[in-house]
Amino acid sequence: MMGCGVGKSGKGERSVRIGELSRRSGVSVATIKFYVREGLLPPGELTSPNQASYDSGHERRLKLIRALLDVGGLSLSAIGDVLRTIDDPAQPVHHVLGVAAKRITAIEGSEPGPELDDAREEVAELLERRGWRVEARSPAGEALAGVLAALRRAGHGGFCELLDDYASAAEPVARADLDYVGRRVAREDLVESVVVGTVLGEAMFSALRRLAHVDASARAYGGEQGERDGGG
Amino acid sequence: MMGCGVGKSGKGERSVRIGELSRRSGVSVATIKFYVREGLLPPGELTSPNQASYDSGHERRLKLIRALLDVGGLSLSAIGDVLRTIDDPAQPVHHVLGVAAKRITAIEGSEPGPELDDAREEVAELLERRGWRVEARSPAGEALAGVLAALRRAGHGGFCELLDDYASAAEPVARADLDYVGRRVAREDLVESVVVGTVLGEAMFSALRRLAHVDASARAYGGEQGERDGGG
DNA sequence: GATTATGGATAGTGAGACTCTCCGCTATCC
DNA sequence: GGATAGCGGAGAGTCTCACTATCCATAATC
Repeated sequence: MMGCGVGKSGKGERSVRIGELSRRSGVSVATIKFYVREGLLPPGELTSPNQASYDSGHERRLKLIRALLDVGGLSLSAIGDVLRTIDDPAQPVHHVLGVAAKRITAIEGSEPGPELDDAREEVAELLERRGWRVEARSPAGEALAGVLAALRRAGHGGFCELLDDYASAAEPVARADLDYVGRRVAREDLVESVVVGTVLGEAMFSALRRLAHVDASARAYGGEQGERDGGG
Repeated sequence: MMGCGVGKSGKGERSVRIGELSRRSGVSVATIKFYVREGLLPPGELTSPNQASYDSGHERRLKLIRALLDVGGLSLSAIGDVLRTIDDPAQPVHHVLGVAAKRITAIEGSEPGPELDDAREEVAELLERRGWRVEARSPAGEALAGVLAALRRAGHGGFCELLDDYASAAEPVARADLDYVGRRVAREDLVESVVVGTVLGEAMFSALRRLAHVDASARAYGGEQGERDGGG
């Protein structure tokens, strides 16, 4: 496993040793070694029994790992899954999206109960209502049902009323994502875009939503003059 | 600290011992004890040196903790911060939103560099362009800058082109959130709604976005007949 | 009156993400 | 050609997090 698709470098490309790779990526040598041991990063090419060289593919991969870890909040094992899927040329692109998406949210099982059954029903109705061509029991559907059930259990079932407002906002975002991804040509780029878009796009929207909260809150409750509030 | 605002029970209300609280909430007795020790849950009212009773406020609080933990993905220490803010009647509501929001995203610092400065600039321009009344250096603004910088570093700076699409989607979502929150009357309810809305709303949008991805992908690449795909 | 549950305290666990140390070897500078 | 810094590889150690287990003396329940 591993080791495919990472370095499309020929032979004349600039290749470096681990210290320089560390400096360029901002990841400590010890951590790079650790990632290699864990199979997240392919080992460098040995030039002698204890000397290896790393190329720009390693650097890129390393930055991807850090982005998924720090910004996307994925676990290393989730990142491993995602990277293995990226590197497997046999995987269809929509499957990559599936793996990336599945590993984002924790929501494991979301313990069963009547709320969960109701929530599943509600998800099915939503999909019907909006004409989305998705199985209600798909991972994303289950995740949504889990959230709805949790809202109900926490005594905030009323929040589910916003489902359609949220869905209306999610549609154009998804279209924009697909459109962005569709502009890639090479499979490798495309597939990485899917992952980055899914994971970091989430963080991006999240930050924007909070900015919009602060703005909306300032408009609703704040002064009329252009005063600003750093609250969120 | 703690212990205020949780049980608005009078005296005639149904109060139970820890075993029953555990059964109702689905949280083990050992874990409930642990939460009490950690200050996340106020202790039960002692009826004798080693006997205490818990009311519906405890049950509600417990379910809130589990929702924030399991669905929202907050850490216990973040949950502690949030709960303390909820329980402090002196905290203005927008500050609660700030605390809830700040603790969602990890993004600590997002190591500095030219990308981060550029990203901050880009955030400021976005805010200007959209007329959002928010400080660019607010926590949410910094989070966004961190995401943009990470995208650039990962070699996917092109994704930043979607910023305005995302912002356009975030606006109505934020309005819907505020509108929902605004319908609450009691401070306690209001403040809890803010937290739940911020944290679980994020999970809800995330699931919807993924559902919309699957749908959009099916439309773009899938068959014309109503075939469905459970891929994401 | 035996069994089970309870409150409170201390200690232990297992996963996750590193970080440290050691080894014998290699590259590099003077 | 010798000192010194860096290297690859492996194992063990560390720190945080979210629990979980154990113990004890007392209380509730059958």
